[in-house]
Amino acid sequence: MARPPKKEGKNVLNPVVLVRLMHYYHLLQDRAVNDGPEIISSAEIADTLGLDDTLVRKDLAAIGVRGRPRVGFETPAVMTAIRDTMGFNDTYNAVIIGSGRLGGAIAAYGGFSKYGLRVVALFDAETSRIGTIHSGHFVQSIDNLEQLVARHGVRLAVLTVPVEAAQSLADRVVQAGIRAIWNFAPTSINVPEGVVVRNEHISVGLAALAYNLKRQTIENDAPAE
Amino acid sequence: MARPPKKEGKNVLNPVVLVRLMHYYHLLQDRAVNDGPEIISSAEIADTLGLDDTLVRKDLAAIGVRGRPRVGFETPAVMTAIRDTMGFNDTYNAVIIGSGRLGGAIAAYGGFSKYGLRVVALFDAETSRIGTIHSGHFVQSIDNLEQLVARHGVRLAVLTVPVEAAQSLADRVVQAGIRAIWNFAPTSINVPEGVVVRNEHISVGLAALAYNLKRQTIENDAPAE
DNA sequence: TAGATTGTTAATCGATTAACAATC
DNA sequence: TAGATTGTTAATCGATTAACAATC
Repeated sequence: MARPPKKEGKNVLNPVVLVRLMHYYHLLQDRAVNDGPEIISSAEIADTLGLDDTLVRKDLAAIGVRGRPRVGFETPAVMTAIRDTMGFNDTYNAVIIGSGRLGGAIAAYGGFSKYGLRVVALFDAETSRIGTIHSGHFVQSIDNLEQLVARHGVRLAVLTVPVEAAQSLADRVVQAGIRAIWNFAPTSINVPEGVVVRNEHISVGLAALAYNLKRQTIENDAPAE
Repeated sequence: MARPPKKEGKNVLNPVVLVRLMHYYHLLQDRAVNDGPEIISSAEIADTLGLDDTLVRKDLAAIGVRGRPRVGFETPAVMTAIRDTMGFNDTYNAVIIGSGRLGGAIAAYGGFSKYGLRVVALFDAETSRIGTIHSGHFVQSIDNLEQLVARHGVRLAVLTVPVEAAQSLADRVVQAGIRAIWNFAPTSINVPEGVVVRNEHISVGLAALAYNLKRQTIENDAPAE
């Protein structure tokens, strides 16, 4: 019987793998910037990042990159595969909702385009902020949201609004047709099936730090070995 | 022979467990705010968060909380245990380095004190920013860093500076005696052994979103089932 | 008591690592 | 060729889940 065609790198990658791929990507980017060699071995990547070399090869195999035995991996090929996998070559339009300090900081970040994201508008409900300019974007009234989302085919909304407003605005952007939300309000928002949401709880990072600070203290208090 | 004393909750918790504990904590906080009952079963926590109830009991056992068979867990006891485990009851002094939009947004966030963090100063190298006020903090010259760190026993530095400055400032704060760094510059910084560092790469969240946006597109293109 | 829920041991699952043949 | 590195199968490890006795 005919064997099913082997689609390499087509299965869903789990988030942990995605994070590692980003680390590989940044490492290779650094090398490229510093005119490093265009060949790298899995062992070199692994050593730099404190991983096992087999794991690196597995990850790269999962996104369809083949190395050359006795040689290694071609860094441009690896970077291209990561970009393709992640979708950095596709451009998605995004809007930022909330033009406070955080929204402004995010609007000012110039790095989004490298990852395929284009910020097309900045919204606020606060009349006093409407018409001001942040990093080249006029702050618009939230009333224009639906129209602009439809016109530009906006796929992603970045929420940088107060906690109280986060859920209702999330509902509104979903209603407007947006299918991905990047939530920076310190609350978890609920969305219907099929909508991607990423909650950037600042408390998660904080918790990890507080826990480790506490452990540092305990270790210092413990009798010296 | 005497059995060794069982120290519950004294072993190191892995980051995944810490994140789950924060979810439990926020869930219980919501209940408390809404005058919910003071007893909760592991099954109720698990169902709300989409987890297995055994996992919840294991996590709580790991931080030394005991439930009552046939009844459940007392929410105040659980919250206290999480707070104790995380170190939210200990207060650590922190400084923010970089008074741009992001530094300002973080300085303005009022939620840190709930987690035991107290921002005692905001620094900048840019002369034009020194002397301005952000959320009650004078922006000070970075020249004052060492003195202030020593005087206030500062444990944590939040880095909200440009990529180019991040590593050298990290070195400087470590030299000044700080043992934890929360880095918001989009680069990984290296620190000596014993120093806690948490890199908040915006690209990690972005990558996850970009990947999922791409998959949404692929699924829509796929033949309907 | 009966029965709901915990606490804990055993089983499962998935991810990581080890071993090693294939390869250029 | 010899040998370095990949690709892949098998083993290990750790985390999660299932099963169930203990408990109030």
